[in-house]
Amino acid sequence: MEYNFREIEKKWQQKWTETGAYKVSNNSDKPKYYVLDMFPYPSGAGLHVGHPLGYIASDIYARYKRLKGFNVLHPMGYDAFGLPAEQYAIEHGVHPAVSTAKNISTFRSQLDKIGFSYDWSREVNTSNPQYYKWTQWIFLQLFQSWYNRKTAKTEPIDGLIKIFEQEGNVAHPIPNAGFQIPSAGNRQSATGNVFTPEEWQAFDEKTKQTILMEYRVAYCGYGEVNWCEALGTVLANDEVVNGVSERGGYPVVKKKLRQWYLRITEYADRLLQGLETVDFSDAMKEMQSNWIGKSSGAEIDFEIGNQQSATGNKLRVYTTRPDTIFGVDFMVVAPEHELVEQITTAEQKAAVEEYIAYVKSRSERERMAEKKISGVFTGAYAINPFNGRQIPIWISEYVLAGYGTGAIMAVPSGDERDHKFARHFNLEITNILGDAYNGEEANPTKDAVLSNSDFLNGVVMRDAIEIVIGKLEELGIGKRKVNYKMRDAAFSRQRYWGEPFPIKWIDGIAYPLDESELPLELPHVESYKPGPEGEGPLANIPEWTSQHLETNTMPGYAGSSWYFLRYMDPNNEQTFCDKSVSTYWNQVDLYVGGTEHAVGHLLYSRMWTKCVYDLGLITFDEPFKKLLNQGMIQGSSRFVYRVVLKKQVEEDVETKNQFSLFVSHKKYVEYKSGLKTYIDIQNEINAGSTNIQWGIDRLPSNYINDIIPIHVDVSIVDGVELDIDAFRKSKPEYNDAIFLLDDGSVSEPGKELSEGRKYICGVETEKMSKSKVNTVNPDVIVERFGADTFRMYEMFLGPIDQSKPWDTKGIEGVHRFIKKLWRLFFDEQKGSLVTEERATKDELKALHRTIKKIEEDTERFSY
RNA sequence: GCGGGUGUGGUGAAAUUGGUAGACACGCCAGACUUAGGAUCUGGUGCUUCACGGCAUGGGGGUUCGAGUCCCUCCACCCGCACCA
Repeated sequence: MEYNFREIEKKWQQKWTETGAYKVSNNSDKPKYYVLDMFPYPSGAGLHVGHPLGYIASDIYARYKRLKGFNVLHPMGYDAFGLPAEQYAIEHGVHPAVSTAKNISTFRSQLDKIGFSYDWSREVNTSNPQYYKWTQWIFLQLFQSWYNRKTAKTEPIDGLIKIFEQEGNVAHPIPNAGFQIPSAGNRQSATGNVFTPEEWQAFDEKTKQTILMEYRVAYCGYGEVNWCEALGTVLANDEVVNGVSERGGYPVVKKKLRQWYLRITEYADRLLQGLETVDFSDAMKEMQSNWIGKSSGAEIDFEIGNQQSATGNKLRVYTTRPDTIFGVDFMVVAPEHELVEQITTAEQKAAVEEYIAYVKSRSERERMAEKKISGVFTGAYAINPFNGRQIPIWISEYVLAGYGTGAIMAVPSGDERDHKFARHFNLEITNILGDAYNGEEANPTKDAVLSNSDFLNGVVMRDAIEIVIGKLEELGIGKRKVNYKMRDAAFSRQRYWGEPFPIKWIDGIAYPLDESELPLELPHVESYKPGPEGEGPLANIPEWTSQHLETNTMPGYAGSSWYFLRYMDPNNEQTFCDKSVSTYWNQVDLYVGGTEHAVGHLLYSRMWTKCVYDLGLITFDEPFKKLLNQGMIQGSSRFVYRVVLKKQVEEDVETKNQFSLFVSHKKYVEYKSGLKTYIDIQNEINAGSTNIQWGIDRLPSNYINDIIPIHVDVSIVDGVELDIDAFRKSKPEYNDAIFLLDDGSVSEPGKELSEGRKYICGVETEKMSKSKVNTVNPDVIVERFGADTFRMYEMFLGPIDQSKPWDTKGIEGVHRFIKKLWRLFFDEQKGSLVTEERATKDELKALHRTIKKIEEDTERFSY
């Protein structure tokens, strides 16, 4: 009896379905265990072999826990809202709901083949109205809540209204303890924040609502987006390349648009503290805490002007190093800073405006990644409050408007970036570090003894921090300040395929829909084109706008911020998840997914969990007890190298060579050495040789050959050997491809390579993606080797938490191993070898040793 | 640029606590069985050397009796950087 995986797997998978083997109940005497995968976005490309890596690991663990006597919740679903479906709709006119449903059914059939033990009766789909009804409902809870700093809790907004009615909003003597503006300070109240109860009562509804909006956990404000006028739409950073849109290459500028936000900054400290209670890797905790970026320092106000005349303006900077105040040689302000226009002098106006225009075209990512130092002097000076020194104020893109106050005091002797800036623009560098500064590079130490620092001379920097803050507060020109790098989370998209906001706008006031009106279903649209003035497609629908409904939709992470709760009680129509049920299942015991979600999804779901916990809807405030990050399975891309002929048009000073692409040959060489041979031959021919090889022609002198790598579908490459015939057939433009090999042999249509000669492809490790034609479909593997081989091979590929490129070669070894295992129990001639005989001592020993080893290995990556 | 990670034979990797580097596989080589096969079994296989031996864990430096493992530094690649999900 042969190992017939097709029959075996079909039989058991059928049996599991028929018997509901993995259906799990919310009532059980057994201890509970919750094993969760990060659910996939059902992309049109289907599942590739990278997806199941984590799923297989968690499935093994779920099965293991069942055998260990636990009641195991192990569900799966789909994160089904998102941009790709909308793009597809724009390009192909297929409704996202249709393409999404199709993609989901593909994913499902792919998952089924791999033999997972999911309880499919609990499947969720974030784009299903029955699901997003509750996403909208939770949004309403957030909208109707505020973060009370006194109790450090999310509380119903009614409580705040009551406070306003009874006590008003009078500044509390202790900073940050009262009811002042809770946000970081960049969203100042239009109405002022201080009012008495009587004044509150007197405010009109709109004023009241405007004030309340500044406290709501989900609130509406204004924020900058990448705006592409030509496309009439907002673009993701990903879609902006070198300041122009990826699609079409149109200019992209920053534009302020009305946006919804989640006030996640209020939860920063709790998100940090919570990390101590969960079992995440140190790297993951570090990423999250770096993202939150808590720092303490001071805000300092600098007078603007010069010693003779002050302008009356103040420049507020945030610094973690107030001790270095005597080393401030210049100030740098974000180009977007509101003061820039006012303080720029007439002489500098043109230069500043030109620079601002340049910065406007750059994405934040580009600005941060820029190595080149750039900036412009505004012509204005700030005055050092301690010694009256005049400090030039510059603008530069390395200072971001959104962080701190959007302005920094630059201390070149103590900060490397400031040092480079000073060097580049030939600015003065004051040494406040004595011997600790070598004149060549900045020293960011806190342990040096200060010099050139007036009253701080001789003080160790670390101690000077407190002294300066004390002095600043005494003089009323600065104060201690805790700052977070994290910003409030933008929670709206000007798109179609997302959850509609259950909000109506009437006279500029946002009114929540009543719970009974949920779900607010996405209306059908004819076109997915953006609406007027950067609004989403919903703004094109009269029935929608006539009801004054919000035209933005929620972002992709809305549905995924709470889905782990819905799995517990997926069909409940009364509530998002019954409290008794969530109390039973409690936290996700083991959450498996990639590190790419470190600062997005994981922070948002932690925040939502804290919110619903505060509101008394669940009984735990961290969603994931333990997180296991599986590595990413990368694609192993294959390349052919096409020879291209370039005409040299000019020599660029910076890049040395600047060529414009002129013509493409039909010729492909093996990497590098092939091109070298190609060029060598050409040089010979150019020099007058008549030895014509490879069909190379004489070239004019200002032409040059180069190669460009072209992705080739991994399915037509065996290891690194290209199936040349299949390549020619893959695209019309490849039909007459000529391959030139290192050893001089040539393959052209009708003249094939000699036996044993193969074109060797280039290899690179990249993200697995359709466009790189390096995806491998698990179906193909399962069909050929079976699910068990596939699962075992993925686990065999390397440590679960490490990234590794997929390589189908090697799977044979695992397959053979399983066949060997099979033959321990089945003989081809004799059939089953299993008997009722008593096991020998040695056999029992082997059995128990195996059990022990499996148990240890299984636990090793989970506990 | 910033934050996180990774780097060991031809390939994927193992080495669980600072103690024999390369387990287990892929590939390759040789052989056995052969009604011949992409089946199964056996043996060999880091590099170098006829051999004795020497050299090897991205490069360089350090700590240690002893380093893949700890420290410093440099390099390469991967992930994230807020509208991809």
